[in-house]
Amino acid sequence: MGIRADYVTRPREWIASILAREPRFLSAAQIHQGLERVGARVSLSTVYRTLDRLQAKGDITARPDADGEVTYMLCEPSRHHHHAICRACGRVEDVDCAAMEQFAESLRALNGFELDGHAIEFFGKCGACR
Amino acid sequence: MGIRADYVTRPREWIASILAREPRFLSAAQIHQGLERVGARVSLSTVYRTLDRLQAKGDITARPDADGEVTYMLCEPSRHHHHAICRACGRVEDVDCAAMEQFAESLRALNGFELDGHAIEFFGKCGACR
DNA sequence: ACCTCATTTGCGAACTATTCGCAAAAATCC
DNA sequence: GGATTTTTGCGAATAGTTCGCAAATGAGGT
Ligand SMILES: [Zn+2]
Ligand SMILES: [Zn+2]
Ligand SMILES: [Zn+2]
Ligand SMILES: [Zn+2]
Repeated sequence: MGIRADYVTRPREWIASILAREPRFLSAAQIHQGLERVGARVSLSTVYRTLDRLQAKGDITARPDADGEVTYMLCEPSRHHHHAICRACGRVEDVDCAAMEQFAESLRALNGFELDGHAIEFFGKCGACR
Repeated sequence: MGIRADYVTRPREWIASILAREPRFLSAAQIHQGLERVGARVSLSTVYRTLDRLQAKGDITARPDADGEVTYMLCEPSRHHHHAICRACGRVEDVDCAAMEQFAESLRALNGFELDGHAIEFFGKCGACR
């Protein structure tokens, strides 16, 4: 009568398969729509709960888009890297951290990506807080 | 009888002064609380409307925090630069873009900032979309 | 296959952040 | 101060997300 956690269920498989085939950040609502389009009836609550689970497991990365709506993508946050996001189609390509210095050139060379902007945030402790 | 726009009002002055004295990203609710603490009674709607105005004028930068709540800071987005955000106190220091290559060293040298993480996103057009 | 029981799901309600409509208040100009 | 326009506050509306709970489903044992 211990805990028998981690059931394999249809909704979870369906949601994972939606994420697996889309190399872009998707909102919970978009995933829900994707499920409907495939004929998989899953409630929005379950989508949210499953996304929370996947994030806790470290299988997906979450990121609020410009409007603050949270979006999710299959991507291991533990393997440190960055993202190149297509302004037109939203496609996300992983960018190795070492390539950061020559980012413009290496992006174009490696993926044919035409860079037109970037956003960087550094985190740490300021002088006062150290 | 032309348009006589851009009134100078108490609420706008109060909100600007809250932003002026805080070198960190604040949510609309936090600004509203800051106003109350100073005895300035301003509705939350006005806070939102004023923030929209300031953003349209290019005086402040908005950024959704990790939970998707939008936060604002006095900072000209037109002057291209990045931010170093203190994990402990939230203090934001501007980082010149050119310094990006040697970011860890220059950050520590310039501001005594102890870097322990960063987030980067590149934008543009992927090979398929060009 | 069937039974049992823990886990998961769906539903609707609750909650939170943000926006909107409109009448009352404030700012500007004369 | 009076006329006119903009801004404010309020409460209602909206949108994204979370919660509670009864019903459905998955896992394990027989
Ligand atoms: Zn990734
Ligand atoms: Zn593309
Ligand atoms: Zn700045
Ligand atoms: Zn600090």
